[in-house]
Amino acid sequence: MQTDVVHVLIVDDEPDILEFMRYNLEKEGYSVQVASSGTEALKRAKERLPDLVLLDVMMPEMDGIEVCSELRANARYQSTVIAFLTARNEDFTQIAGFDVGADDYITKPIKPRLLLSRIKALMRRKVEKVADTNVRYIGDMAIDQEKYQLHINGENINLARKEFELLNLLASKPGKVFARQEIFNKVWGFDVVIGDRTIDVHIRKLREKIGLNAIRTIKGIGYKLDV
Amino acid sequence: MQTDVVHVLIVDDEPDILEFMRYNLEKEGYSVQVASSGTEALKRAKERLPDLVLLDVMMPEMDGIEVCSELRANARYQSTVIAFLTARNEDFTQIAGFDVGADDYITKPIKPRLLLSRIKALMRRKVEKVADTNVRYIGDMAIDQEKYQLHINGENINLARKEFELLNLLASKPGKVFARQEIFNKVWGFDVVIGDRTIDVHIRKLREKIGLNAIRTIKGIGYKLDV
DNA sequence: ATGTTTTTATAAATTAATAATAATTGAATT
DNA sequence: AATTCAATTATTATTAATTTATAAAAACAT
Repeated sequence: MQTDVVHVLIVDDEPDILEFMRYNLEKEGYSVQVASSGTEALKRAKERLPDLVLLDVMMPEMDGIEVCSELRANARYQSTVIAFLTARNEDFTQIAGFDVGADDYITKPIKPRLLLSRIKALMRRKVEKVADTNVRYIGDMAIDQEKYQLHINGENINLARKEFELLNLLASKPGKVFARQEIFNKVWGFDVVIGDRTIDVHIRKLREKIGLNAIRTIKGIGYKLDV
Repeated sequence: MQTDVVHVLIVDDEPDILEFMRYNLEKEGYSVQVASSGTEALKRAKERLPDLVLLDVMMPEMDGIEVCSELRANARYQSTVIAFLTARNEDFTQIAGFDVGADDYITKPIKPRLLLSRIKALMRRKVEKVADTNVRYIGDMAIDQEKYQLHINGENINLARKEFELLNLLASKPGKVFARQEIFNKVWGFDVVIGDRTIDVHIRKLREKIGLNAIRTIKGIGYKLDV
């Protein structure tokens, strides 16, 4: 959460439910966005990063499960809490829901007080989760400095140590051009003597793993991470 | 309990009872999952860790006793409360039930008010139980920091002290990569001087005891517990 | 005396650096 | 504009260096 306001995105194809929930949440001080279809949900989520997504399972066109896995595939929404809304009896969907990375699930009909306490619990959990990780999000990359992992679109990519350090340096200020000299100093250290092509080779390996366009060459100066 | 919401799993082969209980529990704010057979119960429990399992004894195929011992064999459900549902007269099962690790047992026909107060009592007990033990659950491992014991799938595994401390450190943040230096400092202490291969050897012994894939090597950095 | 911990030596695996060649870029010149 | 050319970067294969795994034995402790 960037600010104190919790952003909730509610997705349901029934306008009544949307309004009902919006009313109840806004009354409690939540910032609410609504979407009445899966595609709209993805658009809204892109516009503004939600802290919590309340997601109806049954929707025409693109159902909740799909929306959830789309979101989960993108590193940007890794720390977003996703809860499904589901009618009491469709419990076969429960399996699919958790498979796909849902955090909780709330059965309709929804009772306001229950919903609110549930949301509070979820947000507490989120704060804990976020507080003790150390992750950089750049575009659709997530660089976990603690787990030494790179995560792109739901895929885990392994980097060797120097590769990781190099990427992490570039990611420390996306868009900034890092001069070769600076890269030498910060990744290798002042005293280490390595040849002139060494950085190029590491850059090449990174590009191999994370895509050609992520790192841009600034000729005569160095490299930068494209924002 | 990760959140404030208590997760209850109800297992019974009679749909009426299932619905009746679900209704009564959800009304009180419990999060309810249902299963109509033993195998389904295990599946549901895997999906989401229940705080409480209400388990019918008499079921076709796999009966409640079996389900209970399956659950109890797995460290993950060690702190889950299991209560049997049983018709008044089949009291021979009582013995088997407690043998197999049940915490309580509730006779049918079930009266809602009684059921709810019983559940509250059980949850209180659970909180106490969890509060005064110091056990870490990771995957299907249970690391008892008090008894210096490791428990995997119903089996007790003996670890030497250094092995235990090493595993316990890794388990303090599953997924995090612990640098060798950090391991040295935290398991051996700043001043102790030991050779470079010592950690490797302990890691090897741990892998021997808890399986090869539990601990992952991150070359150039250290080790982590796979999540 | 038995289990635990550390060391040693060697093998295996992974990562990093280099060197040689190719490709690209951007300015200078036509 | 098009061409040339020198400087810079990309690429690939190869070699070197580093790091970890393993087994066995020695040292330590209970």
